[in-house]
Amino acid sequence: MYRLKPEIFNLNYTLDCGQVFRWERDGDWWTGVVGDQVIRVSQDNGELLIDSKLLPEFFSLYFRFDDNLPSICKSIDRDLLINRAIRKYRGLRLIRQDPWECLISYMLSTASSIPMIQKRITLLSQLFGQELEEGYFSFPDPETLANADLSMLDECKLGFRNERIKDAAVEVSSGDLDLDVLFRLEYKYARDRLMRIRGIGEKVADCVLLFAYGKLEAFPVDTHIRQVIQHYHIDDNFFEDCASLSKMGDWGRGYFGPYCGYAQQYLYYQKRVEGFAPLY
DNA sequence: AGCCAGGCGGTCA
DNA sequence: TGACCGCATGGC
Repeated sequence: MYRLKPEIFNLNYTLDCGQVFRWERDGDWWTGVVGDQVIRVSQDNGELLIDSKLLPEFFSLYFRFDDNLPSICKSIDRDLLINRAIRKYRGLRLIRQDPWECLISYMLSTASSIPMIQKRITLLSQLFGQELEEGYFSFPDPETLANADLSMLDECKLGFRNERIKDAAVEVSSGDLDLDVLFRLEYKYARDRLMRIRGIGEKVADCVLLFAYGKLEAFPVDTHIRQVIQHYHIDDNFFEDCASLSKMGDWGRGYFGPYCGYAQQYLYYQKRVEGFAPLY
């Protein structure tokens, strides 16, 4: 157990905002599985209390303390709506997730609520992962899922995503898809590559690129973001630029700029917590 | 019962 | 392209 004092950081917002599915809150403490580690973290007066054998350097990477948050928030601060979000949820940071786990997690997210996504990931880990400590399981390897029986995958309530998860696992474990290569690809090429996988469209690809690969110019357009854009129609050229979901993504990139991924996450969290609160 | 949830792929015009 | 539909599953 040790302490860490990050610059501008809010643990609750960061873990609760819906970007990551492997953390659960119990009072002041969060417990999460990251890789093969069960980690417990809480925050008191800005200071992190960390119960883990992992070093501070790990958490600096994981919680992206290297992101200059004031600078980023200043650059995306384009209107009243985002301005309210970045002030109210100050300290929310994106997370550097594991690409493989993030890829499967967001393939499981389609047309599902967050609790349902968490349930599927928990079941997958319980059935195919390693038990790290009482009740906590690692996320299964690509090889394990590639060799899994569809009937066993079925027990994880994957529904129509079943075969696609297995196919993706086969692609990764066979080396056909090299997840490390995507780090070095420019955003749009990495995105095109991900979208060649069955079950990955623009939205899921953007989530993986944003939450695992640190492509901050990704702007995932899900049902909440779509509703926010339609409700507030914050841009003058709204009707021309945002006719379809695909165009909403392009619009977000152009409107908020190279850090639009952060803008997306602030807007998403604000919408989930507050709904369509009026702007004054 | 019907609609929605961090969608996607196929089809048809 | 754009609109519609089916796809499991569970909560409301």
